Amino acid sequence: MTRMPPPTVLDRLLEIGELFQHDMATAFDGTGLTPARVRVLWVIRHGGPMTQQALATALGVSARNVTGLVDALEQGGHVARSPHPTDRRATIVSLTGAGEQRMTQMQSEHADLTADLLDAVEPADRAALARGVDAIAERLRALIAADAERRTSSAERSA
Amino acid sequence: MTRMPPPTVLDRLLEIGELFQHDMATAFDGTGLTPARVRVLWVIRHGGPMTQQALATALGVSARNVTGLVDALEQGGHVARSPHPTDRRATIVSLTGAGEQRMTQMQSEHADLTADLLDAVEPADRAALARGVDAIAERLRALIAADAERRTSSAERSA
DNA sequence: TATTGTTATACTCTATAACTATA
DNA sequence: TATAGTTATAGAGTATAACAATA
Repeated sequence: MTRMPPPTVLDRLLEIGELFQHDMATAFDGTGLTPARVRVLWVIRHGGPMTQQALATALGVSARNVTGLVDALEQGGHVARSPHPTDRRATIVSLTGAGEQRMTQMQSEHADLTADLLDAVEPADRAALARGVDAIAERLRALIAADAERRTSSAERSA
Repeated sequence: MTRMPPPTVLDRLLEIGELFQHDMATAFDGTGLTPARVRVLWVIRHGGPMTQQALATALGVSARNVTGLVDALEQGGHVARSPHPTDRRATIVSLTGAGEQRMTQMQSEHADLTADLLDAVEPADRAALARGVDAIAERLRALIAADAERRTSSAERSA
């Protein structure tokens, strides 16, 4: 049994990530929405109507996965499928009126939460906090990209 | 299609949470480990050998879920089940030698990552960053607790 | 020949409910 | 009567592989 060390900044960041997830997962009860489905809605909200292939790339998941997510969102009335104007293989997914409305509401709730949480930080600490999380996010992105690169080239060597 | 607003501190925290998850999920290829299983290992590592019931409480998941996770970890040789000395209903789950070894390695990798990421932050910003994330984590915990409270009492009213 | 989306199949995480053995 | 763990069942998210229609 190992002694629990005092939490570091990183431990706190991990905890915050888990708390956010928990908050997300419990917030959608009865709406037919789930974290994965809401991610789809955010991508369309920000990127506009797009093919399922584009959704798969933007979300970093398989095409098969997108089929299932869009099926559920379509059945729930949040998105609609329409034929691509020129490519008859492709399907365009767009938000319905109800979907747009829901996203507007979620965006406003997100803004409220942002304001509430930032309000808990000492005003004098806010600028440094913003710089700090930016730096950490950037470094983490770089580490993951390097890791993916390493993984890819080692896969190529073995092929 | 909505204009993408500049990322706030909260957006960055969400992004960091997702990056950590991604990092976790890809780090276990070929080990038979998954994020959920590793969470079990961390709880035992910090809390010592315990019953599955205690694990379920510590993890915040159902007893059924623990059965499955422990099954997989046992099969992978990371943990062992043993009878409770006095309560013949209960099972004690403890780390095997291999499990301990794996956790020591993961703990060291976690420490390296912590040092690496913190190193990316300007030294003058570090104290404010630590205070800021502490404050945000505390506020978020309070919000979620209040939400759970509200949910519970409304469930009681309808019962 | 390559790409888009679907069907087929499988694995992980999660939950509730029913059941067994014990307390 | 209550608790610990399991079996039964189900739903969500994810993946790969095979396939049809189209480019």
